[in-house]
Amino acid sequence: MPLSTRESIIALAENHIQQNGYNAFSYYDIAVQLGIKNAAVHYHFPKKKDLLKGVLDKSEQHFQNMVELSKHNDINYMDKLNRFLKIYDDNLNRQNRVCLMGALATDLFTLPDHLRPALNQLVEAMKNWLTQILEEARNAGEFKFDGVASDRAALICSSMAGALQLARVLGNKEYEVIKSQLIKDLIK
Amino acid sequence: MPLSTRESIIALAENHIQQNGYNAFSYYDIAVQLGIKNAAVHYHFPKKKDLLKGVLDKSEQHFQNMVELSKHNDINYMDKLNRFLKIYDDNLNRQNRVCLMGALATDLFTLPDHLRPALNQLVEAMKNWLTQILEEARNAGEFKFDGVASDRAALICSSMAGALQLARVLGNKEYEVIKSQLIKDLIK
DNA sequence: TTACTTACTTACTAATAAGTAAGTATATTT
DNA sequence: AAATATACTTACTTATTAGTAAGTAAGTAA
Repeated sequence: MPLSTRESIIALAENHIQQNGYNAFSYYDIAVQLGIKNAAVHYHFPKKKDLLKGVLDKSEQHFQNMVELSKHNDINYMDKLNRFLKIYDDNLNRQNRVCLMGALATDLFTLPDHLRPALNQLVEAMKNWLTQILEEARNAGEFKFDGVASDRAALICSSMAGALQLARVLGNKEYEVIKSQLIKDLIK
Repeated sequence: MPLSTRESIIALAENHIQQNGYNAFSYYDIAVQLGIKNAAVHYHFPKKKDLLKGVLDKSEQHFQNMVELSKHNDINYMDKLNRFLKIYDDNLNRQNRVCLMGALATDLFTLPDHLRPALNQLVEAMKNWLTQILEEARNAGEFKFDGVASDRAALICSSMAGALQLARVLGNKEYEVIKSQLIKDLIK
């Protein structure tokens, strides 16, 4: 089914944020892409922060769903990990988008304070998803790593976020070598 | 000795970029901080891209010096590594700045094309510095890791960049757990 | 002492930004 | 059929931005 105007605005805003950051797109940019007027975007999201909240909420919902899905034991752990890593692969393939955390972290102090909990929850949800995969995979003897799973999850999240950024600057090969080292470190 | 106006402008611009990104500061912000007028900043750096070039050149010079310095064998390899990691520590301690690569990677596509080589060179210089340390430390038997040193350097660069960002969103503890895992992985 | 350079200030322009108030067409409810 | 809600458009305001042209005061060189 086609997206509603509201959903389209969120999708375009998310894309702009991950392409150029929160401060480098305007309501006009989105209006043009949808063939509507500036004020129509304000109708759906009165302030820019409302639009960001929309992006954040949609994204957190998505991660929460993935946490639920990853509780089922119908697929093996490497496939679950790859499902997580696919998010970064998709960003790389969509014209080298950086991840939402990476983009918004830089802009964080220019954002209204009350949006920080929303971003915090989003990143927690993402990290919890990966933590759960790592924990269970280690218990099942499929992955090996030292320390607590949430610390390893933090390392992988930050590495992948950085990998998308390094790929922009030095080329996509950097992304591949970083990703493959992270995987190797889990299965050796 | 005190900084010249030109040097002060570069220092402030660098700080703004690492605090909020390239698109979230204006010439006016810098002018106010220096107690001069808008146009005085334009006198030293006619276009904003000229100012960014100034920041990039200064930073690359700094990294090139570090590569030279790290060739001397007067200190041990863990100290050399810590000298590299200190850059990230300093950013964390200066009000949670992100690193220059991390900040500019997000803004990259909003920048004039001809500045990309300058950013590329900067990040190459930084990565080469770390690669050299890792290579020599492994040859000397002080560090242990699989694969080529430049790949491991890419992993560490991206992880540390991401760690500064994750620290902003989830808290500074994330930075410490990521950094300590990277070090542990080199000496075990 | 005259010419020239450096490092600015004053005073502007043009473009772009977020945001708003009021009006309109279409569909839905009462 | 009348009232109301939805999803916009038209037309605007205010603020901020990069950038410029012209002027000036202080130093340097010929």
